[in-house]
Amino acid sequence: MKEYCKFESALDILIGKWKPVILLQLISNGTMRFSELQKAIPDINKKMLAQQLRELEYNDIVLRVAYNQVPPKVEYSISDYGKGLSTVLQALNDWGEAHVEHMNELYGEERSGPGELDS
Amino acid sequence: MKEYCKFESALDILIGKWKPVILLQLISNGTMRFSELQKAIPDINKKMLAQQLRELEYNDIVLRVAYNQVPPKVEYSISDYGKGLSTVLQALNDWGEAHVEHMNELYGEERSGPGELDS
DNA sequence: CAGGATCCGACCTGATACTG
DNA sequence: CAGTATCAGGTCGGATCCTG
Repeated sequence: MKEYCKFESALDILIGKWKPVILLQLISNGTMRFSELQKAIPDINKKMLAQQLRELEYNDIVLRVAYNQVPPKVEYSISDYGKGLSTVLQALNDWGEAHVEHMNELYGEERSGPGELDS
Repeated sequence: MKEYCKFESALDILIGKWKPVILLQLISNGTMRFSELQKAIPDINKKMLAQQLRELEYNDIVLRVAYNQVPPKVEYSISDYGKGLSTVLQALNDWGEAHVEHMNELYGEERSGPGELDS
């Protein structure tokens, strides 16, 4: 196992188009139901939400508690272990904020990615 | 622009299969030539290396200096601005290291992703 | 030496429909 | 309500060949 695998492992937790957003929601609001997450993140669809939640659960970042009721109810929250991520998330967030400004200074308030810069 | 965009912007810099590795190399070794990076990261190919370097350059994380010589020579290094990332990278690395162990405790020394857990 | 261009396969994302 | 199944589209990674 090479050293930078650690790195990629760490990133694997965060990448996935929606994981940061989900984590943010869970960190801000504490425990949330599936439908609450859906409402909070309007652009996501069930499949993606369920999928990313499963991965986060597998990685022991979020806790999933299902109640066997007639109207099903499942609650998600950040696990104790997952809380250790908030430091990293915070660092990322702070840097990201500064970075957005930095990019604007460099390129004006345009797109944020290289996109097709090949004419 | 939603709040979590910052987040994604920050992550966009780091994601891409090879960016963390490249950054790590550049941080450890200072200035490096294209071919040195290739040697240091044997599994990457030219296209990927060039591509990821271009993106990092666009984001002002790495500096690219080309010398107009007969045998071309291009040197890459972390920009002053990019150095601000090392904090984040370090945090990520530390957490990632701990996480690998955590996963091993949970699942034994097996694969690190959920993969197909649907039987 | 340092890339650019092209093409292809794998994976990721998403819309829709169906289930307990 | 909380998902799963299926299918379609797009993006990403990589091999190979070509250029200055």
